[in-house]
Amino acid sequence: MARIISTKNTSKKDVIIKKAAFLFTKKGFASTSMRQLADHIGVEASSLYNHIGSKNELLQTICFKVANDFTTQLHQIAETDLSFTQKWEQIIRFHISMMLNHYEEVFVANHEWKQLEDPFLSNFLHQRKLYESRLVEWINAGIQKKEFRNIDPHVAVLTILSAVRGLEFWHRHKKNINTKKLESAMLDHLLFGLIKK
Amino acid sequence: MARIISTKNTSKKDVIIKKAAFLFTKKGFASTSMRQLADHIGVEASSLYNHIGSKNELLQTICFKVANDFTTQLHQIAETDLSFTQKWEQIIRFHISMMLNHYEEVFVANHEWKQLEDPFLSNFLHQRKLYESRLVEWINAGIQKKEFRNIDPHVAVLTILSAVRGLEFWHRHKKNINTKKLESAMLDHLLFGLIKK
DNA sequence: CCTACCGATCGGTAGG
DNA sequence: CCTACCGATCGGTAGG
Repeated sequence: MARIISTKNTSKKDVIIKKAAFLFTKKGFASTSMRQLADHIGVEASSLYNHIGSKNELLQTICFKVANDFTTQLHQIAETDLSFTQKWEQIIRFHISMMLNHYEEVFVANHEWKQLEDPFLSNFLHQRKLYESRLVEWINAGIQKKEFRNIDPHVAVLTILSAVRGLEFWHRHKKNINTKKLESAMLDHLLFGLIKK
Repeated sequence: MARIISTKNTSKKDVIIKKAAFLFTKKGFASTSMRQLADHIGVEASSLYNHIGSKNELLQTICFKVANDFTTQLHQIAETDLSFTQKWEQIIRFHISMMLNHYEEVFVANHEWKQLEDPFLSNFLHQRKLYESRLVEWINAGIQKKEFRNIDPHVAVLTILSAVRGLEFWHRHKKNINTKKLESAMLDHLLFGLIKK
């Protein structure tokens, strides 16, 4: 008789997806069963199928929601006439805030996308590749404008994206560090390095 | 009648572990069945149990081999009288070379340790925590000796370790970049940053 | 090393 | 929303 609690802004499907992201983060997609998911929500496993199509659909929904958020933000920043240093600062800050405010969904998109099935897998990888290509262009443009040091653009993108992704460990450690301070500290390291001049 | 091929330096167990690391990297631990593993090796699933104890034991072996390699190297570098800049350079280079030369094992240790069961899970996390604490000390000491800028040491360790971990994407993209060049480029970014002075 | 097999659990459906 | 159930697959064992 238990019912999934939904509100005006949060459908029952949303509740299921949110809980799924939590469990997929904690135990992994493959190791999370629909029965466990149902238990955490308070219904029987079969009841979930009134709101969702399949277990795989849950993963697809999470992965593409995250991917679209990043793509949208990239395009918004690209349209501005900010310097490339400023564009990079904006996108790094966005990555950090996504990591801190939508931790579970981002974690699932980062770690469990492999479990997607075609055509979703191909689409996801394609979208990510386009995203990274655009970021490489931003590095190249910044080098040409003499904003950046003359570094390898692919390595730079890789280094920055990976560093920001590492915030998932931070989240796990549950350090109650000031968010703004963390953003500034990481940005500072990535832009200015470790070594004293 | 098929038999696992072993040599003087590579036991049958080693062959199984190597193939397991490959499959765990490609599909994840939970999504890899013992039957798939046996197929890739060329025997029946039940035959594997003549050489190994369980599926979980495979994961434990891989995770702790990697953890021990890193811990050993850390202690060796710690014993030298190198400057902290040089110590950091050494450990970053070691991380990069582990990533490039033992990709699959490192990947499994980085991504699938969650599937370990206690007491292995606790041990693994404890070992990792000690490792990171030592690295934080290296940053603090470098700041005191005026080698490093006055940055947040935890953020610095997180940033560096995460960036290096990102090399797994590089490996996946199969770019045939010069290894030494890649090492230098990433080291350069982490030590000196992006921005031109 | 294989054949034969076990109990447990999986994602999902039928029907109400 | 639940009960009852399906076929498939899982990790692992017995016995040779």
